[in-house]
Amino acid sequence: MPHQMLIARLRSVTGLSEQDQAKLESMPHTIKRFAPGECLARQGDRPVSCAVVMGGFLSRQRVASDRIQITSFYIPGDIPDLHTLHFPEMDRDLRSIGTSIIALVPHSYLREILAKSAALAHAFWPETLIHTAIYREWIENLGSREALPRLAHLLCEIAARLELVGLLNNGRFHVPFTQQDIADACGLSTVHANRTIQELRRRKLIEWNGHAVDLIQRDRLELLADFRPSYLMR
Amino acid sequence: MPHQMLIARLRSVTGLSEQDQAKLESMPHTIKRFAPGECLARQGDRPVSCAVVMGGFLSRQRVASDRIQITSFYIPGDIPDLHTLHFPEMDRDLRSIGTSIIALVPHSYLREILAKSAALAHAFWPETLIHTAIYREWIENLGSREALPRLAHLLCEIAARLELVGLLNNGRFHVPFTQQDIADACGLSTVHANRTIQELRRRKLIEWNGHAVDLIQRDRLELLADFRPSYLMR
DNA sequence: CGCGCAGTTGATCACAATCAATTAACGTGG
DNA sequence: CCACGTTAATTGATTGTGATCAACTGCGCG
Repeated sequence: MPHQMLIARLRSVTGLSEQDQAKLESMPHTIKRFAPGECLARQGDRPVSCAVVMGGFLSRQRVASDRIQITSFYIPGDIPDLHTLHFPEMDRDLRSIGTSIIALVPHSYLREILAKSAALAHAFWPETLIHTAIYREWIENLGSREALPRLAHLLCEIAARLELVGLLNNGRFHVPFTQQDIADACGLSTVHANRTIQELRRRKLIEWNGHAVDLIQRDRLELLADFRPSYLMR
Repeated sequence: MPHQMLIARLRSVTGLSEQDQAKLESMPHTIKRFAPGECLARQGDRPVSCAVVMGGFLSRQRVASDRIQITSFYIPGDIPDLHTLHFPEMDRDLRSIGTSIIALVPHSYLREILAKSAALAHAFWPETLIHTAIYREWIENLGSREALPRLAHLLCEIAARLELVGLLNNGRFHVPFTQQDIADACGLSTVHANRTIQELRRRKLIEWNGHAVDLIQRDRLELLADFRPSYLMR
């Protein structure tokens, strides 16, 4: 059984029969480990299975001439390529940030159980809708906030998402990100991302040593970022 | 029967029974007209029906203190609030740009037919996935392109989407947008959006008089914008 | 021990925001 | 039919955020 939080989310949808629930529990899958920077899939690939993040972080990204733009991060419990069930081709690279543990579930199995049960289709659909809502927030973040609140918003979002899968400890969490990754997600240069992080530190809103981030004044950080987490829940 | 292109898209999904197809054709709906600037739904609303755009344009947007950020445009054939079937609350305002004609289809009906047929669920799911792909492109657009290619990309996207529903005439199309709307979508000031449009005109890539836009050198515009339309198709 | 990468810092430059006017287009009412 | 108000588009001047270029530091690792 892939990630338990994912299973719990899927099961929480009403209308699932005992059978459906059993199909979720007994989902066939193979576990695979990916090295830092390794690509699970590249733009143009047509994966034959969906990836469930069990541990670690992934990014969806594209190399645009000189810059890299990251369009999303994926954390444990996410299925970054669920849409390939309908649109087989990956539009962007899917890369492991740091080491990650991935459960691969064959398309064939998912297609089969989804075709047989409308309730299961209703359970999986929201998994893509959540990320749609996140994309909308990113558009707002990139289009309307300047560097400081923009970076703050990203941190708040990651913390909130980690919290939902139990990976946040009192405002503290671990990320494999480099400042380059943060810059690529926020559409900033590394230099400016660095300065912005320093400004957050200077204001005593966060601590960030190595791969450990601590939101020491989470409420004030969320205020600065104009962050409201409701979009992450259903 | 709401928008014919939408119906055609939905019907093109394999595995639909005669019954399913009939349910699509005979979808109950009421037609409503919205005035320029009027809101179909506001942030926090819980609509009881889904809106199918029959004519005109909508924007999803949010007033952020001083600025407005538009996160998406909707054109005929789109269902901007299909996700409210799963997440009942609107996260942003849905506004009519110019006058628009909307078909409202009750949630209750959609829920009923989707609950009974897994195939229908598979037909509607991609309607949200297309917009997810569009969001990803917007993130890249806002995060990694500067004003000129950014605005060009938006124009290319709108043209390509209109083309898919037969509303593009030899590179020419009609939009009710003001330059303010374009600016709000691109994360630019009106002044700079204006200058950027003028630069596109100066380079003889577009003509834009009143509400009529003409991509007189579409290929060169797409080159400038680094636009590839594959993300709009399935 | 040295190489390389991540992070930090400083100096300079450019794109785009802001502020401030001006012009054009369009309705409406006198 | 013209005066007026309103909204959209245009232009110029100035300011500032964030990019770029260029060292330099500290640390982990082979």
